[in-house]
Amino acid sequence: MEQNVIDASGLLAISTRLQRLSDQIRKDGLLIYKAFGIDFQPKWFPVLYTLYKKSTMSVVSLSDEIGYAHPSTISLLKELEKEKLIRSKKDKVDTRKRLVELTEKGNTLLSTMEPVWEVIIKATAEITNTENNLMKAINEVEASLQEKSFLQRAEVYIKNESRIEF
Amino acid sequence: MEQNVIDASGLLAISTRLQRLSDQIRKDGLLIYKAFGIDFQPKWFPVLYTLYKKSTMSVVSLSDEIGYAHPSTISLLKELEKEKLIRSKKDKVDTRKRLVELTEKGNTLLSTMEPVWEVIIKATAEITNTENNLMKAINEVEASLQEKSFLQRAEVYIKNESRIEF
DNA sequence: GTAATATATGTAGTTAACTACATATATTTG
DNA sequence: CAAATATATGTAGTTAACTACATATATTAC
Repeated sequence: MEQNVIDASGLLAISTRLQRLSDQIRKDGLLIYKAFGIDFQPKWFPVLYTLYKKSTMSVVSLSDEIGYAHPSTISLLKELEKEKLIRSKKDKVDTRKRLVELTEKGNTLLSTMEPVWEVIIKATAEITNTENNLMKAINEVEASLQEKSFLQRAEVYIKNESRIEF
Repeated sequence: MEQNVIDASGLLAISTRLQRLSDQIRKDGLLIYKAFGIDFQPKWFPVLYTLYKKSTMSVVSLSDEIGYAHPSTISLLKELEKEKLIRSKKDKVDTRKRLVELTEKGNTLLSTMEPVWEVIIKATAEITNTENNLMKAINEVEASLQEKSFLQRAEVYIKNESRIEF
């Protein structure tokens, strides 16, 4: 019979567990890039990959695309600009907007990275293709949170406890 | 037929995804404690819960138990000491050791929290009990990383690429 | 029983995301 | 078309973990 009981304290500490796993994977990712002699930080991936696929974007649309708060994107872009991997220009139609794109150097880097990605994808798939697939689980959880938030779900049970006034 | 294809860029950005989900859950957790009028931060959970279950521990054994680097534990303990939820005393046998335990206030808080935990556990279970159970997935991934690290797995593929010298 | 090593704790500084606030420009509304 | 509102970007400061280093005490080995 399948083991179906999850330690309750695990559920309570789920955000801690997620963060630890995230840190660990990020560190390993960095080591893999180093092994290939590529000067690249895993945290750059979402921004650079999006620009690689979509060529030119404003700061906010880029943030939305990768799911970051815009100040996080701005600070990444600052770093990437220093590395001369991206550049920006004003949007002539809407002058509030700053349009960001890869430089030649950025494009070159990204294309030399494709074989490394393949390795990372394979290794990640190997690690996550267990009975409960982590990547799918994340997608499913994000979907269920979108449908009804954690707090809203909790409120149903809080009402049933009926010892608290709202 | 089951959908089995995961976007490759998802795998590449997995640590980012994990971190974002962790942040989101932590914030929601804080809101739930607030809804119960309990002054409690989710990040305190691993330390306090462990002390609740095991009563007295040294800083390092506590860190090992919860899987944190010891400086992280020390800074949490500092906070908890300020909140008067824990106290510490010297180990008389091994004077290097600082033994940490819950105060009366800490014990009281933790026992008033049990019904809140039930709510959180139920809500978390609801969110994570999808086709691919997140908690189980985390456990499985941590187990597979323990067995063979990400980098070691990647090295196999790197050797096959055979364009890089080691 | 001293020297070398290991363990326990602590401090300082880093990281990679965040929120809150500020400002400039665009768009909408009366 | 001016005022009110919305959107885009930017800055400052926070958070919750980390690593690297320092120091004190204990244990092991000669």
